[in-house]
Amino acid sequence: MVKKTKEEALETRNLLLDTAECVFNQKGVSGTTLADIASAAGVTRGAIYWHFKNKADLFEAMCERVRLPMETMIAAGAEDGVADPMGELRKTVDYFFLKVATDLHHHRVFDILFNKCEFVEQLGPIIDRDARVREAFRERFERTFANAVRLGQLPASTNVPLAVNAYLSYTKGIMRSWLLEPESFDLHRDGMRMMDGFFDMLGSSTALRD
Amino acid sequence: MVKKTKEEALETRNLLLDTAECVFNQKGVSGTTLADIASAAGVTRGAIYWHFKNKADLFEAMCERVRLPMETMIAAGAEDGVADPMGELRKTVDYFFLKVATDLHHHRVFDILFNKCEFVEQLGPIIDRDARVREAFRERFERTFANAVRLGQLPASTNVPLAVNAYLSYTKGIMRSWLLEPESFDLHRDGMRMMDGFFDMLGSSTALRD
DNA sequence: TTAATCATACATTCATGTATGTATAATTGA
DNA sequence: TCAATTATACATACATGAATGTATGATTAA
Repeated sequence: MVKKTKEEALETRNLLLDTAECVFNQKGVSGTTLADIASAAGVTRGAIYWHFKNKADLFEAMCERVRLPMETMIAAGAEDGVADPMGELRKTVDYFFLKVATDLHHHRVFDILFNKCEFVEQLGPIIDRDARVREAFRERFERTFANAVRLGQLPASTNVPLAVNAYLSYTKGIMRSWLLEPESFDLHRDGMRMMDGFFDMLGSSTALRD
Repeated sequence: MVKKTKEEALETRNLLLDTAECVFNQKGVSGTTLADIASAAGVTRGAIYWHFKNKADLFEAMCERVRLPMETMIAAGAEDGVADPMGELRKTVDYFFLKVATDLHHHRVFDILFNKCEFVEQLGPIIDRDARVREAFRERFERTFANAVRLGQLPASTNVPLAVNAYLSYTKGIMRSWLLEPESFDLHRDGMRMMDGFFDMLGSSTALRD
């Protein structure tokens, strides 16, 4: 075929990433071959091997497209959230739910990460990366919850680590439920109602206090 | 090799299922070959192909060993739970958490189902089965929540379908969090504290009411 | 002229499924 | 009861297809 201009090459790269999202979603990560993606994208495996080292590299690049905006959002929230920690926690889930519900890329990639790939050592760097991100999130939220306690937004006896675990479990649980059955409820509207119930609980129930 | 007696044959079958749990857990379902399982069990693929049709059949049998006790427990709870619906809901999670936290088979299999396998059409009957089970659970819990409202255990304006989604999302979220990081909290003790917070919330917060 | 952007062709590995072999438990018949 | 037969419970060997990675070719932007 003809040689493409740099812009066209970048287009095919994005096309490959878009196509990978769809095919991974349909057949699972380990269930799809590079030939599947290539044919679905209307190219050959040569194109894939030019832009990416292998399937793992392609998968990582696909994740990166949605991970970066997420992490920058988190980093941004950490700055201006000190005055209103609980408000920041609410904003964070709100952003996540809205993003996944409205942006197809986020929808597909999170669906893949939650339900269409196997979290085993084989993924290597993905797992490590994910573990580090989880740890960073946990630390970040621990500080936020601690700030909320300090500012009187939460009861002084709140068990912060437990509350963080509950917060993470609930948000991910809602996310995963919706990804498995998007028709069963509205992620943004109903999901935030659930989270508001959670935030109410932190103030009223003694279950997560020492 | 020698021909085994019927009992010995059943032992190797169970050995294969046990080994499959471990290997699937380490390398993921699609990442493990039947040769992996065979060598880990100290037999050859011939043994596997004698007891099971193929990998999917082995996987299904492995799931069945934990699914059956679960479903009978659910069915039993449906009988004597009509007098105290909320108590039944609590008992159900309590049983789940305790079982997964203490029984290695349940721990491994749920870990596989949650994190180490791809929920795509390829699994075929597993997916269908799971969808039917989910639907049955949802109906069951919808009735239970409705009973709780009728008996005055929950506010009359409670949005039952939303509450059910919240209940399912929370329990599964807690389960999954713990399976990913078993050291981060105690599934039974802390998990039930989280759920108690949830039950408190249903009575105090207006977030899940109409 | 060179190097980028793929398509094409080829070699290799690897998992699967099946066919066959084998030794013995289980069963049958007298 | 005891050989003779049969079916069981695997191990071994083989054929097949499929996915991967690489090497090479072709065309044209730079």
